[in-house]
Amino acid sequence: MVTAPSPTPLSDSNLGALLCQVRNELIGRLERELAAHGYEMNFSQYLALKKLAAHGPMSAGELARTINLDAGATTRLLDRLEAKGYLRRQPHEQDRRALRIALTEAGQALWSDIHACGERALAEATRGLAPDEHVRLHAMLSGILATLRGGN
Amino acid sequence: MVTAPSPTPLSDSNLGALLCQVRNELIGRLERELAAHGYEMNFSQYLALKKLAAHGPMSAGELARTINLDAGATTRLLDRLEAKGYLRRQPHEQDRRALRIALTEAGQALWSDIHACGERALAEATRGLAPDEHVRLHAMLSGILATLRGGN
DNA sequence: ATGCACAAATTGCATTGACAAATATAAACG
DNA sequence: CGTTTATATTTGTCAATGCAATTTGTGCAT
Repeated sequence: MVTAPSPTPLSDSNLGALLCQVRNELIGRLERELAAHGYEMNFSQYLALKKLAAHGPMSAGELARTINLDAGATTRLLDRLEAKGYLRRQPHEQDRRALRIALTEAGQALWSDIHACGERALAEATRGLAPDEHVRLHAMLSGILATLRGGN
Repeated sequence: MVTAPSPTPLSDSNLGALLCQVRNELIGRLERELAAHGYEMNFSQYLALKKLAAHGPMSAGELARTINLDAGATTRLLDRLEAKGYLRRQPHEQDRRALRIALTEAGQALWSDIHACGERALAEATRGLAPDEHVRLHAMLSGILATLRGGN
C-alpha cells in the first residue's frame, strides 16, 4: 500500500471518530450560543442547570451520575456554579454526608433565559433529518448505549 | 409541569447528552482493550497512529485536522508518540516550516498489533444493529456533521 | 531585493476532568 | 453498644486540551 486510494480528502471516519466530531461541533455550537447571550458556560455547567431545573433539587452524587461526570469534577463544578450564585448547597434532610443541591432564583432565571439555546443548537444540527429519522437516530444511539453498558 | 412524567429514572437524554455518553463508553471500551494488550494509550494517540498508518506520512497540521485536535495539543501528542519511538518528525521536503510525520518500524508494528482493538470495540457497540441500520446511522451522523459545518 | 501578510509548529498558561486518598457519616453486624 | 464496612463529598495531583503569543519560514506585491 503506497498512498490513499480513497477519494475523500479527510475523514474516512469510522463511527467512533464521527461520533466525536458531531459531539464537538454540537457542544461548540451550544457554547457559542451561550456566549452570544453573554454567558460564559461550558457544556457540563449547562447540563447541570438543565437537570436541576428539570428534576428539582438532588444530591451531588445523583447529579454527577446524570451528567456523567466524576465526583471530584462535580464538586468543582458546583463550586463554580455556586460562586456565580446559580445554586446553593443545602444540607440533606436525612443524610448528613449528603447535599441537597438546589437552584437559586438566579439559577432558575438563568435557565429560563438559556434553555432555548440548547434547543436551537440541536434544531440546527438536525435540520436536514426527517422527523422519523430523528427518532430512529435517538433509538439507535440509545440502543448502542444499552449494549455497551449492559453488554458485558 | 411539576416533575418528571417520564418512566426512565436517569437520562431523559437529549441528543447532545446521548452522543456524549455513547462517545465516552466507546472510547473507554477502546482504551480498556488497548490496556488489556499492554498499551497505555489514549484515543487521540490511537487515532494518530491510525491515520498515519492508513494515509502515510503527513504534516503536523494535516494530522491535527484529521484527528480533530488543536495544533498545540498535536505538538505534545507527537512528543509523546515520538518519545515512545512510534513515529519520527522529519523535515518537510518543500517547506522548512513544516514537518513530515512518519511512523517508525515500531509504530507500524504497533499498529498492526492493535488495529483490531478498535474494530472489536466498534463491533461490540454495534452488535444489536442490523447492517442497514449501521449504514443509516453513519449516514445520519455524517449528514448532521455536514449540516453543522457547512450550515452557517 | 525588501517588506508585508500569511502559514506551520512550538511554547506558556489556564481550565477541565479523571483517579486516588482523605474525611465524615451511615448502616450492618456481632 | 462498638466495630467494621460502605457511602457522600471533598481535596490533592496529574494528564490532556484549547487558546494566545512566539518563532521561523513562504510567497506575493511592490
